[in-house]
Amino acid sequence: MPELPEVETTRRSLEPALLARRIDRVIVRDRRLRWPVPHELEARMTGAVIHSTSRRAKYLLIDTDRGHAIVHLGMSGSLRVVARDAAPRPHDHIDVLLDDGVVLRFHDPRRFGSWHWIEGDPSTHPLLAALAPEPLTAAFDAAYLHRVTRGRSAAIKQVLMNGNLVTGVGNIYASEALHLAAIHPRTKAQRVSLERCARLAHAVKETLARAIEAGGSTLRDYVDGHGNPGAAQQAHAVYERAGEACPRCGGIVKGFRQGQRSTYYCPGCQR
DNA sequence: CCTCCCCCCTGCGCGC
DNA sequence: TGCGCGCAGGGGGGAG
Repeated sequence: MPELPEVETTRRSLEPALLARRIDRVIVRDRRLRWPVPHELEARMTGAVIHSTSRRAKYLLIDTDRGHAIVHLGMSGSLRVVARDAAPRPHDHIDVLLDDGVVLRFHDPRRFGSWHWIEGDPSTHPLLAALAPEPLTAAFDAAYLHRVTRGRSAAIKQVLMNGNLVTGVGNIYASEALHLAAIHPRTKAQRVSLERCARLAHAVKETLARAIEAGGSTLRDYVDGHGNPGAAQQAHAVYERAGEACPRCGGIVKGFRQGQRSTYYCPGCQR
């Protein structure tokens, strides 16, 4: 389901319900996620006290006095807080029962999500160690983007979606950021100048920040931690808008397939 | 090392 | 109405 803005929105909406709560019990109904849920998860998490939540790329972290849960929502995952007597529905794979009667519930029909546990520094976890800088920090800037795109013949859109080069930008926001930066998605990454890298880095930040402000984007089955759909329902400029007029230049938005994913752009203003 | 392609999985909308 | 197909927000992994 989520790109970075949806994960961040989920994290923010869940955090008040989690802070200072002790974990009474963990129920795993289906361990068959992207990676099998570790068998020791229940024992490790039970009794832990949550002191914060955080996010790295599209991973949501639940930080406790005993270790960190590292949760990925994949394509269709969601985390919600529900009452203890709320009956589990299909695809509700994991429940974390808190000491005030609230349950943190992980739901993921496609099971592309994952749930790991690490004791010690979570940034050393194999899934997190090689990730690119956070896109909303100063470390992600024109110089960084220019440096990592040198010598790369892949299309700039593919590079935006490579988590070891740029994190948090998924299929929707890659198209949106390239539109905002007026760069054609098929441009070879190595041909994007420093000046255009500056525009693109800014566009990535702007696109993600706006989507976070809007409370998560318009995703067909996205809900925040309380089951509410993405608020403000921000309109995408190009994503899934083939045939419509570009809001900037009035050109007709086109869609095509790029590496098994759909890409949308405006041939009128993206070069 | 880089690029390309496949795959994991379920659900939904569409055309017939 | 039912069925088959294509597609959906991610990202690891292997072949070349």
